[in-house]
Amino acid sequence: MVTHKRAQSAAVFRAIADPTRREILGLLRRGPHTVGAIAANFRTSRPAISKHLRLLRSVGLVATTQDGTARVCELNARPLRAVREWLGDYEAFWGESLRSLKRYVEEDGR
Amino acid sequence: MVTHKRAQSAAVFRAIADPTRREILGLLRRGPHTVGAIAANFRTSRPAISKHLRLLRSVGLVATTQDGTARVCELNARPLRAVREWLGDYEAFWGESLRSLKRYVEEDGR
DNA sequence: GACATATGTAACCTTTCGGTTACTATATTG
DNA sequence: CAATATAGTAACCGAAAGGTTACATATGTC
Repeated sequence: MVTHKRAQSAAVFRAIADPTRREILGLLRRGPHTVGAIAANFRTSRPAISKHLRLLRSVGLVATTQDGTARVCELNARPLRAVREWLGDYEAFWGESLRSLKRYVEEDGR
Repeated sequence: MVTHKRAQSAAVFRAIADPTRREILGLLRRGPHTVGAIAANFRTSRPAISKHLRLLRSVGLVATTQDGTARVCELNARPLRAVREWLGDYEAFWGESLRSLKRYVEEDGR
């Protein structure tokens, strides 16, 4: 089970490594989209997007519900917590901590 | 410049996608290591580790200093802030949020 | 200068990744 | 039931990733 969880976590890191998939997640943050609606935002073919979605579903980052002939995709960010936890171990190492985070968020953050 | 920064950020996502590289970073969290000392922790050959280190250096996650014939590697977690920032946009979607952290920082100051 | 140590580099191989086109499957609608 | 719309699947392809072995390149030491 622990092993499974670790494997799952590793898969999430791989999933977010691809820029197209990160863009898809960004889209879904704005609300549910059908597969076609997602694909419309990219120059790549719809089957390619379909593949990305399959991978995102496999790691639990995207959930889908059937709606007529369409398939509606929804974001599920929960698996990203694994990344968040991993990052937590490094926060102490990017130097200045909370105070600088504030500055960072204010300057650069959005 | 903005483009460069985004490209750099994308490279960081790729860099941490590989489990071996994440392990290397984990090792370096415990202090500086020579290349050989790092490689000793893996079953893969030293040249393979050398390649991983080159990539990690290229994205700024590892800094090296020469010490005699040895090369000492040190962790520089700063580039991970890009990942942290990216994650921030999603924390609202799993409940506990960066927003609450940000609020904490802003209220409390220090 | 010869030699040992530590590491980078080159050439090569296999697997995976991301993409394409062509086809299939399912559901709605006339 | 025929026709249409939506999306998944299969087969294939080129490029990139990660690994190996063999060799090159400093650096310190005798």
